[in-house]
Amino acid sequence: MPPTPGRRFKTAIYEQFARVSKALASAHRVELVELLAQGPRTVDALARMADMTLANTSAHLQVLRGAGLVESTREGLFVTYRLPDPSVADLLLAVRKVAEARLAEVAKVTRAFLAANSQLEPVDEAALRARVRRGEVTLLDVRPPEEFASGHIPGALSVPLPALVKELARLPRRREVVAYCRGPYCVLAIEAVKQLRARGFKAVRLEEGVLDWAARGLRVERTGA
Amino acid sequence: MPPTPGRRFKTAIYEQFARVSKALASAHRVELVELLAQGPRTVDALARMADMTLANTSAHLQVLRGAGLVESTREGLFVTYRLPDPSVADLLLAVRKVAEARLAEVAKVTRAFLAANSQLEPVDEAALRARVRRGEVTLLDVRPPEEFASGHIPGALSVPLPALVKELARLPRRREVVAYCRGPYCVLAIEAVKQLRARGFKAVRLEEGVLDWAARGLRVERTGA
DNA sequence: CCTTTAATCAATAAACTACTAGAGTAGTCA
DNA sequence: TGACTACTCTAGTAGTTTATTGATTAAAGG
Repeated sequence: MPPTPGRRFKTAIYEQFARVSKALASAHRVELVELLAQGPRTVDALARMADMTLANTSAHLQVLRGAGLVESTREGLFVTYRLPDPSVADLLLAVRKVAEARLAEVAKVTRAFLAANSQLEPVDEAALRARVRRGEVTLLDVRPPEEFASGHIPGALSVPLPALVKELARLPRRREVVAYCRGPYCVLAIEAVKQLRARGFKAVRLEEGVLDWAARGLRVERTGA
Repeated sequence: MPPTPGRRFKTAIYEQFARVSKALASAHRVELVELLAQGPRTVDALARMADMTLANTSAHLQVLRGAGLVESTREGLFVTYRLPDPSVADLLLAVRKVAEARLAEVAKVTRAFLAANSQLEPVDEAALRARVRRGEVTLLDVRPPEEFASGHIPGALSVPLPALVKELARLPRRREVVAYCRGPYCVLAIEAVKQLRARGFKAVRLEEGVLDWAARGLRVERTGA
């Protein structure tokens, strides 16, 4: 039997929804979107950060663009990709939330990794805010400087992980250090805390990243253009 | 070169996220989740509502269950599927929002269908609430009665579309009628408004469904168990 | 003009996915 | 017990997606 007009309409709409989900239906593409949520990037920077070949990265970015999840502009030799609007970041957070709620494996994998790296006590966000305001803790953003520039937690210092050791001298020894990076599954802050502790600092990790911070309606600071 | 432990961890996590997205990466599965967001259903009810074969519906439901997006219990002959928690409905809304923001085609398809059905003026939600409270409009929930039971907008009357014509006598002629169903892309209310108008009622459609209503933090009424 | 670098395209093989038809299982009821 | 209903599983086919390779295009600079 032929489909009714109502069925035709439904199918068309659901296909559009599926198209969006399909775009995030690959681990590589999720990673690319997560990276782009921290700020715009060139294809080649993304390829290096995600440990993928250039051609493969380009191909995946085009799938994402086809679904409207990213947009791109050419600037000289480079093509820069970015998220077109905040709803894409919200979608990423929604996926993460479902994954956390429903897939025991996420928790299992996380715990296994954190244990292997003797990583402890993710910090409570509400308590932190008060302590940062009172100057009791040093808040470090250990992501690359461009990501800091395109949005960071107010009061944070930009100390990219590779520069951490050199910058140590400038940090007050007594004060506790809180480090954060892209979010609960980003490894930069984990590594930073490990290094800080090895050098005698009292250091903990903030689980949340800027994305989570913003999603709670909290203010985000921006530098430069 | 061998992957670092950090890379291994990232890949494992992103694969879990992708698994969730993958579950919604098919028009059929999106439809099933949307139906389940209105309340629990048996496989066979879902198959009929989504115009799919029983075997195919069962297969898709199992993909969804594998990703943790639905859960099922057997009750006698019937297996009932349901959404395990509200984060799944939130995910659906996030997908819809991105699709609306990014895919011009959604808007195009919608407008085409609504025009073909001479459907007009989706109603403003804030204004509606006040008018319902003052008794100026009759608010109709035209979904099947089980969906009404598992959650509806406060003050709404359950008048399933197939029963609409019979129930007309009980509606005050003078008062404007507002009909809603599952959400902006559900066709039940569109059809209801068409029938009401053909019989001389002043009728408009409320775009939002119960899901959207709840997502705004507004109260939802529940009947029975 | 030729070279270099960034990105994309084209072609392929391997790996998945969707759907159907038909067989099989679990539970109900006479 | 046997007939029946709701659902799941199996196998097979068709179609889609993925990563890789090497070729190609686009811009910048000597």
